[in-house]
Amino acid sequence: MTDYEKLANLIFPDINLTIDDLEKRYPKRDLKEGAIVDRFAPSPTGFLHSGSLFTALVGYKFALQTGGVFMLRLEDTDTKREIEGSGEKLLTEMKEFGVVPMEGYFGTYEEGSYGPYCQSDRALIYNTVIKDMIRRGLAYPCFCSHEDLDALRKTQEEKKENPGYYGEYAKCSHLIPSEAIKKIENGESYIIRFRSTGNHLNKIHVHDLIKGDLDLSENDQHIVILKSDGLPTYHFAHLCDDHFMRTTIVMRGEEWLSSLPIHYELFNTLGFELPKYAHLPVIMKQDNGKRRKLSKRLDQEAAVSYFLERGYSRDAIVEYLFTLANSNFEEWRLSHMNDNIYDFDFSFEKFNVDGALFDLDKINDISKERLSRLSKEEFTVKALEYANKYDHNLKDLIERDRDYFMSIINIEREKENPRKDYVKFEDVFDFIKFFYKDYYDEILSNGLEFNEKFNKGKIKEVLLTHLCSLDLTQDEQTWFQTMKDTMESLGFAPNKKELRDNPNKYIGTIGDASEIIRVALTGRKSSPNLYYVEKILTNSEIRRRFENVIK
RNA sequence: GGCUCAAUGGAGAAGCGGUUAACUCACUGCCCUCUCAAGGCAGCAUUCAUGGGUUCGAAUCCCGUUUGAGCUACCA
Repeated sequence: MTDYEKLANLIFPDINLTIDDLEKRYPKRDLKEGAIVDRFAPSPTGFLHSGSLFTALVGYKFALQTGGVFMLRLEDTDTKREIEGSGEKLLTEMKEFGVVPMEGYFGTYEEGSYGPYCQSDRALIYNTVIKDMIRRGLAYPCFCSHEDLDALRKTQEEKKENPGYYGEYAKCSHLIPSEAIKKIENGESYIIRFRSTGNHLNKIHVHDLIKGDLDLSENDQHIVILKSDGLPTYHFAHLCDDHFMRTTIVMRGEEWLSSLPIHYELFNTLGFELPKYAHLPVIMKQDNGKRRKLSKRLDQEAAVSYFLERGYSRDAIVEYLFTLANSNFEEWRLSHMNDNIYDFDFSFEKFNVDGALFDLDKINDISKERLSRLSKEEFTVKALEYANKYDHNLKDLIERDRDYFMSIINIEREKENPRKDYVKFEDVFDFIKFFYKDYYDEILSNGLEFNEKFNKGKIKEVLLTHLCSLDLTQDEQTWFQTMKDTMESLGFAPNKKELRDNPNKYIGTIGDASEIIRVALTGRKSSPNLYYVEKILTNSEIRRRFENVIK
């Protein structure tokens, strides 16, 4: 037995597996040509970030359209930052947006034969690989303390050299196995580092599916692969997991680009086939004229829950993310307005290389559009679903009388270009509450704002005249004609042109008369089409409201 | 500081050596209209961060500058 083997056995006495065993246990996937296997690998440190949803969505879509596999792997190796229960929260939020993994971690259970899918459960795999690496001299225990490392950094900074644990500075890499064994037997604490043979003066050539061809400096850092808590670091977990889970394309945020040389060397020294990489642009935010990464701490909209709580159309959020992913999507969308957006195929070529600013205006527009294209039944189901969780006032209105609610939100909905009154379900309650007696009475008690041009007598006259001539069995055309006729007798011109031509004959236009009726009925200067409002309110309620206003 | 990537209107962008520099959102004006929403029309980059070069010809290719972003942990 060599000294390296002794060292490996001392550190991992219970590991009997070999890399070969793992290769057999996790065989290559039998998928059709071009099928993409990718993964979403969040760490359970909080809620789902809008940028993470983007990454997950892109991975999901690619797997879907190529007949591949999209899996969820939980990167729970940072025990300090872990937030209890956030893994499941992440998953439910993804589901809200229709992003459902085909394999992996599902909160209370796992699915798939490449697991476990929580990194904290994969110690056997990591340890097996590391034991083999130590045996072959590719990894070694490092006994340096945090203080040693800080001191090292300081001297490197003074000498203006690259900071880090590498080359001559990698003190523990020079320890021969017998010395390391002695230290361990003395009870010194250690972590495991990777023995890099790279030189940062050399260049490696890599191809990124989105960024294109890149020349990067070779890695020379002896990175930590196993921390003192026994858990692997991201880099090492990435190596083992994506190799043994047979990931074909690693899709991740571009903040990972600079650690690609590490991964490149890791895969090469283990003789594992390097996966393809696609580094996605990061979503940015304008802040005081500067752009920066969308931040969970600073920006509310960075958390996906922002959109859920306000009742945005979830389809619209997905659709917006599609526009960020592929620049030609919007154009496609214009000619496929009523199709499923998943019919559109993503391509890596159409990805933008740099991060886009998060555009709430655009999201609002898309959400408004999506909500307007829902049938009244769909709208109501979704509104209630939202209201149940976030909006008790709205919930109450819907449950009082579902048909009444539907007739309100259906005003000018069933036509080619429907009204776009609501950006999000949060807007609905305020917009429609005047239809309900109790809320109307509340509005009335706060006072109505009529046009000051007209005195109380005139207002009363308009309301009474309108009420007398009102016949809601008429169609819209006739109804409006009746209104024009009756209002003309009170001095309101039937259109602006008439008023312009005969300024002395009229005191206003039909628009002014309508405003009086509108304010009396709704408490507002703008509302949907008065004809439909009146049809929904019915004669008796219109009479009641007018009488109260006149009082 | 070092390394890497990027730069087309307020935002997302098309553009791949010859275009009046598409399109979407936002914005502005007009029209339509009972208000709003919707819709229609028009406007919104004589110029693609900047300076140089290559070329008959450059937003497109090359170099420098500037600006921005990301990384530079026993975090992911």
